[in-house]
Amino acid sequence: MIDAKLLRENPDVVRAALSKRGENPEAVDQILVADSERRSSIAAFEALRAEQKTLGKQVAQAKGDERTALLERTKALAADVKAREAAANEAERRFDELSRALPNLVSDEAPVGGEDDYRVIEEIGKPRDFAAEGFEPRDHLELGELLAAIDMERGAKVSGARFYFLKGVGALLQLGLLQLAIAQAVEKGFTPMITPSLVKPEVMDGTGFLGAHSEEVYRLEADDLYLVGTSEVPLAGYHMDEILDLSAGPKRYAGWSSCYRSEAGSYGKDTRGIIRVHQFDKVEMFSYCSLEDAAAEHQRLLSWEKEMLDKMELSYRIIDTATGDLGTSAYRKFDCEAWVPTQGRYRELTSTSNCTDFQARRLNIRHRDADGKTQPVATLNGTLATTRWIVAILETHQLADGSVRVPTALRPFVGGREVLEPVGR
RNA sequence: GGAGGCGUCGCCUAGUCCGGUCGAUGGCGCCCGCCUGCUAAGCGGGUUGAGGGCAAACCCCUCUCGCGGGUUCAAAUCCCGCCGCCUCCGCCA
Repeated sequence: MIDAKLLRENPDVVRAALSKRGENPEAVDQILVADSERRSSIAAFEALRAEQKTLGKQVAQAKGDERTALLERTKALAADVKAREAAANEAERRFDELSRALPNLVSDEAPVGGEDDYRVIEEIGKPRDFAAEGFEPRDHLELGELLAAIDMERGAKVSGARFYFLKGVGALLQLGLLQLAIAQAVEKGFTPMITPSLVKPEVMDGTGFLGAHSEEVYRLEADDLYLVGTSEVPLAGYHMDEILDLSAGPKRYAGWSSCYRSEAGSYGKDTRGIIRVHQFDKVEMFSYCSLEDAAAEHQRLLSWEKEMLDKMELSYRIIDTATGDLGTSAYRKFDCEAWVPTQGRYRELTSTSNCTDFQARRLNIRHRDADGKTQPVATLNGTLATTRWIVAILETHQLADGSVRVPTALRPFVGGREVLEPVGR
């Protein structure tokens, strides 16, 4: 949610952000009208209410005829007060509704444009040259089937398209990845968390996932709960309606959860393998910090993502996501994309967002600044490991015979093996 | 699933039966000041959060006793619904 004061005093800043996101800046004018209506109706109600209270106090002390006269006046007032209050509440609700529909501001440093207008910040490692090595790489699903690590067919049989079983070394690889991620996070001072997968509407809405892309969120209608698409959601909700003490620095949590996404609107995309699935697992970093510290914290999250990716011995690049591709909540976003040999392109493995005070305002999360005043906090998130990493790991480290070399860091989780060998069915 | 109890401004707590002087009591903690070789004690004051009026500060006003409705001139207090916690019973993994 955008600060109402900023909206009122600097509407052009908000209009500019909307334009950069490719959205209609006229939404701002509507809100400004709603804001002024809200304020005038509040003032009208409060003036009347003050009068009613004054009279009420006189009633309490008056006797006889005087009391009867006062009661007559105040009874007449009561209905008016009630009507003004209802009008003020409605104006407030309307303003809130419009405000909540606005996405966050955008960083001046983010490249302007759509999905393809990202800026490459850094490339790490060189994509492996299979042509030079003299063999055609197999894709991750073929490898996963050879290793008896991934079973898509039975996933579809049991749950439908975009579901899968990880089995054997596949299951072990994922558990290893996630455990390495948790271990690294703990080492950096994060509090590890295993989070609820179902959240209330106000939490899902507070994180900004019920806006433009709400159709990608699974909802359990009978219980009025949402399945989370990332542990960012419960971790943001964790401190909802609280005033935090950030005097000792950011509060950092590492959430482990399954993630559920309906992938509505992506029919036909990435239908093969486990690149794009309805359910996967993830370890996510989440920080609460002061607004002033947010940009620096964002860089820290990015560096921890790189550290984790380096352990997987992958080639990847870092992109600065363009303004049109930030999503509702992010002010700036960096993705790390790993090279996927059989696709001949980079695919997102991590994503770290600085949501500034956007989510915190919606979720009512504040802290006390140096002057003791309450201020909205900044929230940031970043991926430390997900199921999808297995795609890049299998493809990158495959050998000509279909076996796969295991990155050193993961070996303890697959019984110390250096190479995973194909197995008969 | 059934029965009962509870929910007050950081923590504890008075107030709720019987509506108005609650614009919420007291203690602890915390902050400021006085006193004081230092510390402690003592003394005095302050200490929920949000919104509106204002360029802003002081200030003024409104809301805030789990949440939402209702009754009433007036609700922490009466009524209804919901949520959460605790105890007991039943059922189940």
